[in-house]
Amino acid sequence: MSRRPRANDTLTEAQKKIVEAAVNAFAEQGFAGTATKDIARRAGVAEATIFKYFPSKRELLLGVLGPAIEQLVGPAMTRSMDPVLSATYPSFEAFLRALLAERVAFVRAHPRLVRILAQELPFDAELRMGILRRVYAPLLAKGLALIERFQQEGQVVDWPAPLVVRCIASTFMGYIVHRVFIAPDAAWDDQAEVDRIITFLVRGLSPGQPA
Amino acid sequence: MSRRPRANDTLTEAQKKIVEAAVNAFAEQGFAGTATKDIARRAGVAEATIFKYFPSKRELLLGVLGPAIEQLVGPAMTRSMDPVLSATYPSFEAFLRALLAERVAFVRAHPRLVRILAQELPFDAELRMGILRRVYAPLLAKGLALIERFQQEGQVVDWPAPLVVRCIASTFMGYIVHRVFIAPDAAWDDQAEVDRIITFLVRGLSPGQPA
Amino acid sequence: MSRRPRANDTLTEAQKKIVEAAVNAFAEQGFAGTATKDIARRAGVAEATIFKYFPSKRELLLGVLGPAIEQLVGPAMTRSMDPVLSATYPSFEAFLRALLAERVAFVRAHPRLVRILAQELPFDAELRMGILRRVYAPLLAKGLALIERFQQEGQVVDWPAPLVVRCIASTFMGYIVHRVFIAPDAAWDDQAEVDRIITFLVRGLSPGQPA
Amino acid sequence: MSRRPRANDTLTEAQKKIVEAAVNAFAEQGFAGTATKDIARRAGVAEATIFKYFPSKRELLLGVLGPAIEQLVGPAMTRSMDPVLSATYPSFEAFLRALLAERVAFVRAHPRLVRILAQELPFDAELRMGILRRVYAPLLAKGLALIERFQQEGQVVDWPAPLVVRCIASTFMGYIVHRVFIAPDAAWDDQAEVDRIITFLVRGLSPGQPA
DNA sequence: CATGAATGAGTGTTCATTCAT
DNA sequence: GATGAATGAACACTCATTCAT
Repeated sequence: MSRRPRANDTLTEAQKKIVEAAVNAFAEQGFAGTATKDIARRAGVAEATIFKYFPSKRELLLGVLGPAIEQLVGPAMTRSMDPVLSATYPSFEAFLRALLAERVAFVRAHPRLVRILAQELPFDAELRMGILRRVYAPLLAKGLALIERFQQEGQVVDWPAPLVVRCIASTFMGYIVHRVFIAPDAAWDDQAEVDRIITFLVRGLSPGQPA
Repeated sequence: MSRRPRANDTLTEAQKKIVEAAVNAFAEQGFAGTATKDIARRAGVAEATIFKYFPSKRELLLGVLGPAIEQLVGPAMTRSMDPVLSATYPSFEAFLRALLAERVAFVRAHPRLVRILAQELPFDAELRMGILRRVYAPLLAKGLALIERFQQEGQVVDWPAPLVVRCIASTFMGYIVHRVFIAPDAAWDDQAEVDRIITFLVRGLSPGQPA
Repeated sequence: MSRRPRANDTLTEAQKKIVEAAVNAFAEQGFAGTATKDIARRAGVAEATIFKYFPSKRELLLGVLGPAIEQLVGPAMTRSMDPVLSATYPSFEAFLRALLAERVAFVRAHPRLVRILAQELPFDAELRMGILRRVYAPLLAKGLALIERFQQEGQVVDWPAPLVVRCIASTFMGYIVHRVFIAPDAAWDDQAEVDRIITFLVRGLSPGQPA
Repeated sequence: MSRRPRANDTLTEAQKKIVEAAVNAFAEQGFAGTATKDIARRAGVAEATIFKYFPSKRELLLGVLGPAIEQLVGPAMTRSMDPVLSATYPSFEAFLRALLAERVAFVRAHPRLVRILAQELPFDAELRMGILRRVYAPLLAKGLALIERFQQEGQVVDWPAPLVVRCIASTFMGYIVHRVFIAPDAAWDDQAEVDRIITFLVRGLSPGQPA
């Protein structure tokens, strides 16, 4: 009766509260800086309850990030990229616009998970490997393929594809980090901002005169 | 022979080893993830010796970062920027080139300190405020002024200066992070890489046709 | 069988053992001279268990003395004194006799707590203030009122009441300290001893010829 | 030239400052509650300097109290008592008066040493034994002999001499402790106070009617 | 004579984790 | 299913003490 492997229905009420509390605590204080006691307090459960569901603090971190990586990040990316890849985008600009919109949406949907991921990545080799294998590598591969297609079509300057990807990624990350984490409360004219960023990328990466 | 009471010669041998060990440990494991005992072991001194010189673990962090921020980062930036600001750079491109070279040099000189700073900034409000006031704000001000000058000269597109600064900063950081932290061992053709990044920025931020 | 949620039954077994061990350790070695590890060893629990119930060593001291001061000392004194005050004692002598009996009984019931109190009072301003406000002041007030009544009745010499109180207190304390702490194992003829102490006080404080 | 073994002339300047600092620190915080670092700071010397003169913290305590016990307490008492004993005091009252004056004078001359002694006695068996053998026992012996003489002369009630001594000691200590330690700043009419305390003792210990 | 530098052994306290109920 | 009780190991930090200079 308790075995209904529906997606997030197997989660107890307590389990959900624990995950929610852990996300907040890890995002605010970092993994090492967060005590399980604090998570328990935030979740309103006993400390022991945490260990009922997550065999260790580390497993709690992975259990918190895992779904966000595999179910949300991974598939989400695939889902969002696949059509991107298969669909023949009318132009490089349209592709950039779609990609940025999708990335912004993802970070806005899970800002604390993204924050935790970014904060713990430097300290956690396993996490790093996981992300590398399950997110970074496939994403990069698809990105490279796309860029090369646009290059063949003469829409993008003929630089090494990884460099082009890095230019795009840097610009997008700079915008997103500022928009979501650094100055989320500022008055942003998102439409104008996005327009210009896209323009910046399109111009910067246009074939133009031979570099 | 033991009487050379000069500036940074007042530091005990042990003191230097402690700072060095702390830098490594904090860079690798983060502040919260590093035990003072571990620092002591790395430095080859007793744990108590650490507290002879640094009243607390936190003071050790600040004592490690402080000089790097105030003496190296802050002034260094001022020093490196002031000529940039006053000197009439022949072109926007020359300015970008000089700035990138200087930023890369700084990060290469203190990669672990930069790493620690980036890692602890999200968790340490005081550190954040310090950086904001002593590094970020003045640097941003100078950057904005510069950009506006280039805009008046018609070398840079007439977008909000903060946006332009962010485009530059994002691109530079993307390059530096990759070059120094993510793939330092890869075979880089730095000259070509830098040339293209500068080109990317110049083109992307050129006045061009009205956006 | 494990559900007897009565007053002092809420205390865990370990909690009781900790308090008992702390009382012994503090009485023998003083507060500053006692390590929490020693208390843990005496109580047969882990050191961490102490801090489950008492957030700090100091709170353990207060938690140990508190009940002895508020529930036992304070009220006990009030209880024992109120009837004394209201009841018309047949004589000053009868009053002294009752008071001494009551004081001796109290110290005998809690010799180690009294000892700890006396030992830590000089070092602990907060404790001192607490005792002053909750024990010393009210007790002194009642004592003074009583003495004044006996003076009006012509049973006690017409000296400043505080002086009279001090003579009584000094004599009682001298007896009790010797009897309970210094030479508890000596062969005492308590009855004779008490008789003479009371006689000493009655004679010494009798109106007599004008002083 | 530095070897003039005159009494307290052998003491270095630093040595004196250390002793003075230790007396203050021990009196205020107790022996266990005082760090040698604190003593060094108060004395204005390096911590190591303390250990040049006193092989251990404990020896410092003894070195501080020793002179006060042997040179001041012990001999002083003997000196002050011998005449008392040999001289035929005109009366019991005159004896009490002389004794109290001498005791008050001593405590006023060395209040912090007396305080330290009282505070550490419960924790320090060796100290206790020393005091017992060198101060308490001889003093008690003399006191008993004196009391017995006064009893034979019919000036003092025929109770066990130890009891009589305790009555005197308790009363004196009660007065001194209040006068010197508890309320030293209060406005005291010392003459009247002393007169009454003496009267209290003389009356209380007078042979009177058979007890 | 005096000290700055250094430390091993502890200090009170917190940690993630276990387990009987 | 959830917890209160308990803990060994680790934590940052302090202690009295040593020693070369």
